[in-house]
Amino acid sequence: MATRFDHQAIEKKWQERWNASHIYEAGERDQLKEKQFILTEFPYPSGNLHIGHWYAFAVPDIYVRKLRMEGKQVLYPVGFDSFGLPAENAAIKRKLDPKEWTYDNIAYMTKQLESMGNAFDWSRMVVTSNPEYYRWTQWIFLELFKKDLAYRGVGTVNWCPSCNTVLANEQVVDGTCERCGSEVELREMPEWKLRITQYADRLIDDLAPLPWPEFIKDLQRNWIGRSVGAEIDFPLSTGDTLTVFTTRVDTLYGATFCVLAPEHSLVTKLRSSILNWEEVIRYQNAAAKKDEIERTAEGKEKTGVRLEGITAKNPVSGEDIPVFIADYILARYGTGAIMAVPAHDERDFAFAEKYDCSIREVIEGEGQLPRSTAGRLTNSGEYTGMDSQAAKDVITAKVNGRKTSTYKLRDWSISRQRYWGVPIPIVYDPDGLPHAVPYEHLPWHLPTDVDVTPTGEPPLAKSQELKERTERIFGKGWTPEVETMDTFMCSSWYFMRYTDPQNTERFAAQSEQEKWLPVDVYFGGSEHTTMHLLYSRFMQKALFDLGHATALEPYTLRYNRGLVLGPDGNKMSKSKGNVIDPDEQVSRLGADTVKMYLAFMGPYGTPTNYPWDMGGIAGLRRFLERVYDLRTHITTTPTLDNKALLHQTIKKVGDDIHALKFNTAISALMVYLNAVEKSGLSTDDYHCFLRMLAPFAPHLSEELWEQAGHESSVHRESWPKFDPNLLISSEVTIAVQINGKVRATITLERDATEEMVLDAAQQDEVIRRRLNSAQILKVIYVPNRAINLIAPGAT
RNA sequence: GCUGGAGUGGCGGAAUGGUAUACGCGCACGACUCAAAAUCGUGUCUCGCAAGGGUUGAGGGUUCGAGUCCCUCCUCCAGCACCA
Repeated sequence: MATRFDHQAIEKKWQERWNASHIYEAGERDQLKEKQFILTEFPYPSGNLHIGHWYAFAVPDIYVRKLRMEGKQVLYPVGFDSFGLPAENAAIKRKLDPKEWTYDNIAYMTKQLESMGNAFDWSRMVVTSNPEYYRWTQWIFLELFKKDLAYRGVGTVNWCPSCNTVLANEQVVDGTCERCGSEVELREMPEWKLRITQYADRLIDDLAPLPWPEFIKDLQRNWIGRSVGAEIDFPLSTGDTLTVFTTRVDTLYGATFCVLAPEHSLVTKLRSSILNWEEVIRYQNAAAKKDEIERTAEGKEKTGVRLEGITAKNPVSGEDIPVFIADYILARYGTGAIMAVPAHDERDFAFAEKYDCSIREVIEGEGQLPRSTAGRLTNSGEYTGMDSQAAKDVITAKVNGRKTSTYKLRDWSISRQRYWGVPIPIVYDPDGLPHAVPYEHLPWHLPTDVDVTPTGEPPLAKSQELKERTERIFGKGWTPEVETMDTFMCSSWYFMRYTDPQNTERFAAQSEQEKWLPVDVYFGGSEHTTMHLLYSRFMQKALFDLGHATALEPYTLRYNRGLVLGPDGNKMSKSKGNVIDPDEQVSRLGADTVKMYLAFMGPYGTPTNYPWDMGGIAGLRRFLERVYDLRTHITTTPTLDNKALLHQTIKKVGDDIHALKFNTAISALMVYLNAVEKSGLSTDDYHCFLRMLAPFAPHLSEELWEQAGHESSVHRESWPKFDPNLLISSEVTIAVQINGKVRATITLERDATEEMVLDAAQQDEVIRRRLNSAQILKVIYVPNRAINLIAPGAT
């Protein structure tokens, strides 16, 4: 490829100058300017920047730079989410120090990030594994602990035998470990949890007013999975009470049996009354052996065991009904027990057929049972004829039910039996009770005398130093917590730290939070929609409630981007050999070209995946080559009046950047270039073009700006303004339709009257021939666009 | 199954209800060259010699006019999935 300019020299020159002049630092908040906090999820220091990082950071930089040119005070920070498993795995595999591995990677990736030439504020860099940072992660944990929002729970956890660690539900994918793919086992373990479920309602309800794309809100709502219903008590023949959760109280008359999860606590309690105890215990044991994935596999035949000798009383009909245990009922959801309404629930129907239970239709409707629609009640005693919706409330009240909601969301387990993470700042007294490490001992340092090779024992348990530190400070018999935190904990508040990254007294001063938060636009990957995004929203709310944060929601706007696929249309992977190395592309074609190509692939801010196209990127380089030569087309006498085109371009490029449609913004620049290469352009118009180009090609535009004789940076220029009066060309092309079909176009002065347009249309040869003396019954004129002649009989 | 979203050239993709296929890639031909690359120019939805006709997953509808709005269906993508 011919090179009319040396991109490597230009990039080096300007990156150095920008660094030296701190041009992109946000600085102290200037209240006279509008602020914009633009955030992109910070990277994990894996060792190498991939093309996805370029897509994530370089493309939003266009948006950032335009905001700067509009005079806004922009904060566009960057950092590293640097605790986590890969460092530890590298340590195990290659006998490296996880810390060294991590910090080497950070140093290298920082250089790579610099090669983008983004308008990053490097002075606010945040690194989560730095003690100055994790000290505050610990502080936040302790605040939550003191308010009982963090607690030591015992529960069934997902255990990855290969990583030797507990996984959150969110980290289990199809029954396998998200990171290593091993099959996950269930284990009973004590673990630290955060009470995110306490915030479930607010996490759903506060989404409503946010201007986020609806689909992202829906993903969050689905994940939280709120079901609104009621708890209903069924008296048992033994005198005990069985509480079930249902969303369909209106079908209570149709509840012909009850089902409990096999591990439901009532089962053991009822032991002496259950006549077939042997059979029940056998079923329980079989269920316990299967993990949840197996139990909940779709299409699996439903099995269960009737609790002989026990009946429940339907609280509204008074009918005595049988009670079963069955593994299609999940202990963790609702109350772990249901009232079965086989006529109106598929699962209950299948179970009833198999175990010969009665099926009573209680909602009118067409078609075969089971039917789950709402409607008019039938076979429902005094409620027969009532509408479902109204019946819910009335029947709930009648049987002393409690209206309540239940959620799919579980409390957030943050315990990890791993080394490379934030030590949980808890110590246990000789009786085994947990206590907060006092604030003066923060950061509660991660010990360094640890062999990270997995033995099944948490690595921190092997640290002599940690043990001694604990006894020295707290006394003999005291022991340290040996778990570390889920790294999502580190990333749940990092955006707050960017507002005040050097603060040694607070995680971020309230005054700084107030100045910058909430984040105005948050760009990120779809994979973080339900985990990180939910966790950080929870954290924002919890810290607000504790009086430490000033905003109720962390992000005003959120956009999910897609993936850059390999040239073959598949996800890039080493094994497929379809990985595009950004460094190679940058050295060959330049940072501006790579950035513009990525921006040109398609609209940003929708999670669409785009394949990499070698030819496509060459096209962007060609465009920049022609831009480099554009000054040879400068003339004092442009042959064509292209003011209108210039102003249209300014408007379109600006609007499109704002809408994250960088692809069409670039195409508008191309259209302009194509036109002025032919017609020539004035010096002023050339400068205007360079200013429009600046966000897209920061290096080349800066170089050309300097060559054009300017002493100050193009990135200190303002975004060009368009003149609405110059937007419209003096001539317009109007489509002439006959009976709705376009038959000809005519070119006229703009804002011609309907009469003038009609007159011109009728003079058009094609139109005259087609009308062929047919009578025009009606004329619809859309000013400056189209005229439609309704003339039955015309061709 | 449920919840979202999307179907437009050979490809990525454009189109406030008003000239469908902008822009780029690819391809073809031409210029330059001993030649090639690069570059520049011209062409490039489809049927038709032409005049003209057809075309936005399929079918219907609303409208003077539909890629765009409504209904039915098909396909693909994403998330959730025995969640009571």
